[in-house]
Amino acid sequence: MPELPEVETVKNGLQSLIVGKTVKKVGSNNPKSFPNDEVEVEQFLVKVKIIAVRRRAKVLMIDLSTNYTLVVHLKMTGQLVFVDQKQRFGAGHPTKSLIGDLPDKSTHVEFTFTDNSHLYFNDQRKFGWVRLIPTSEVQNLAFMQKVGPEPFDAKLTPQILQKRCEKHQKSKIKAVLLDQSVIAGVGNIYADESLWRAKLHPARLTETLRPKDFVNLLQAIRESMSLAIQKGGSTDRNYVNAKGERGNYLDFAKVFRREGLSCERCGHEIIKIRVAGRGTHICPHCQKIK
DNA sequence: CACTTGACCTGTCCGC
DNA sequence: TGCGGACAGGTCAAGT
Repeated sequence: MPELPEVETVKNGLQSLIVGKTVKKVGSNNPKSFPNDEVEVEQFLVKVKIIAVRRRAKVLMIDLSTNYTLVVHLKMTGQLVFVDQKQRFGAGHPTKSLIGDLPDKSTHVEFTFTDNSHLYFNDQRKFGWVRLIPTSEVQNLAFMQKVGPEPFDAKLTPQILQKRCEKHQKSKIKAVLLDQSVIAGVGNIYADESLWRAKLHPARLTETLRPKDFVNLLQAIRESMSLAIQKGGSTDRNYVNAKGERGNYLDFAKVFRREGLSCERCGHEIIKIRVAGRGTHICPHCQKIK
């Protein structure tokens, strides 16, 4: 669920909340969530200062003064939540509906800083992970090697997007957008939102798209994602930012989770279908297969 | 080789 | 009320 706008929002939050802090203690209850052994953690993470937080695609990178980096993938239900030592979630707190007192049963990694504040990695479904690796090796991770351009990279043009999509002529355009090697950071929410904005049916085969479609599509991806970043991302079920707060983009969504409501462009009813194995939201009038 | 489906997990919702 | 099954979706491995 966390896609580019959600991970970007977490990154921005962490930059102001944890950069400059020194790690005092690290605990984990699940080797799948945090596979590093105690020796590595003790040597390269404990008593170590956080110097930067970065994002590439849907991956977060927390750089440390030891030239090691904590690489984090939230996958579907992962959360990275910072809690000041005096702060309490729960009753009365605006985020109580999504987060209670931490740690809880979904907490798999707990970082304690020297000022007794905490960073919690929570993940209901345990698909996400945190890994400690040398900073110089981040770019060598298989995922980093094959991931495509960032949507907001000025060097990415509609022509380049078209060329990257052309490797998947027989695939449905939605499946291609979800392929991280084609373009970075698009997931189910912003694929649907972008295809609506570009007036393209998600099941259209890539080979049927024309140059103008890629102009519209790239613009649509950028518009939906920049609005989403502005609104703090989308909270469908689990997503929260680094302060434990939900995002508001879904109040502004055009089709995602809006089945049964009317399309704001033409008034026809938005429907939910299945494309490329994913729940998919479209306006059947604006988005035709042709 | 190109493309699709299943596995990884757990919580929630729906129908019986 | 309880229970089984479908569903949610990011990514990789396995299958067609």
